Amino acid sequence: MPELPEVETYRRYFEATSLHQPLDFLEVEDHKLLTTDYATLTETLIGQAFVGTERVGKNLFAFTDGGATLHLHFGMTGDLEYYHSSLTRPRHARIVFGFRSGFCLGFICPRKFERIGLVESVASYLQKKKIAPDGLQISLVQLTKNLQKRKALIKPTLLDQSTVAGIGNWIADEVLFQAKIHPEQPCNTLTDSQFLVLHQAIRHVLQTAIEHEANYDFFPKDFIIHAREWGESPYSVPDRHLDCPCGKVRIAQSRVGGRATYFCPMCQLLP
DNA sequence: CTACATGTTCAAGA
DNA sequence: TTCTTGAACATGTA
Repeated sequence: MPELPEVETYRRYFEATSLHQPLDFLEVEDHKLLTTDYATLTETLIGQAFVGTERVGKNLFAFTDGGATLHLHFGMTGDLEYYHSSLTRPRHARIVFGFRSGFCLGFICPRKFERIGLVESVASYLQKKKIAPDGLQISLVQLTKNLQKRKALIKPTLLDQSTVAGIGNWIADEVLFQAKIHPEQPCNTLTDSQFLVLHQAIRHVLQTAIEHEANYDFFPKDFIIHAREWGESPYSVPDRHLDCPCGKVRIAQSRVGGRATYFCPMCQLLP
């Protein structure tokens, strides 16, 4: 799940559950999930409380009252689950933050692609990883600048976190569908009006997804995400995943940049 | 058993 | 340097 809207939903969940409680213990099932060694992590965090969060793209940062900054990345399937220690630990909660209150925050890592570790600061992390401005923050000018200099195809470039942060595979398809741009159009052939529409589509898709707490089933029915075979859509009919909302043609499936890609061959034309 | 998956990173070759 | 492709990571699900 974790693209920008999911991570924003996790961030709000983290803020609502896990602030201002001193950390009592930290359990880590697999040290490969850590980007800071376990000893340093526990020495730093035990006894401290989280006091705030920040999100940039798919990256979540949590700040402690001791001045530490914890970075969390959810990989492909990460999640958070807050629960009382008297209950059984959630499935795949491979890292557990135990608070003195008796409650725990589980970092759910089904596939072990998730990562947690201390960073010096948000700014230094972003710089080191070359993370571009967040999809909800980036200006039209900055987005245009980052895209115009590239000759690669638009879809893989949108997935590149140094172009704009937070866009993953389904959002890239949704944004391009809303903007009526073919996923294989080269970036440097986009017109100014396409950049404008693209910028608006990014905001629209991200804001809509966040409003629905990234619950795909309730996205507007003109979203192409319903073509993906995920979950049940309330708008679905038996062959929902094949029809474009334009009603004229079936959604095409292909591979672009090595990733599964859904688009409408009528609405999204190459120039 | 096989194929595929929402992400990132690295290697190799064009 | 830039871009593309493919593999790797580890596991769950269809």
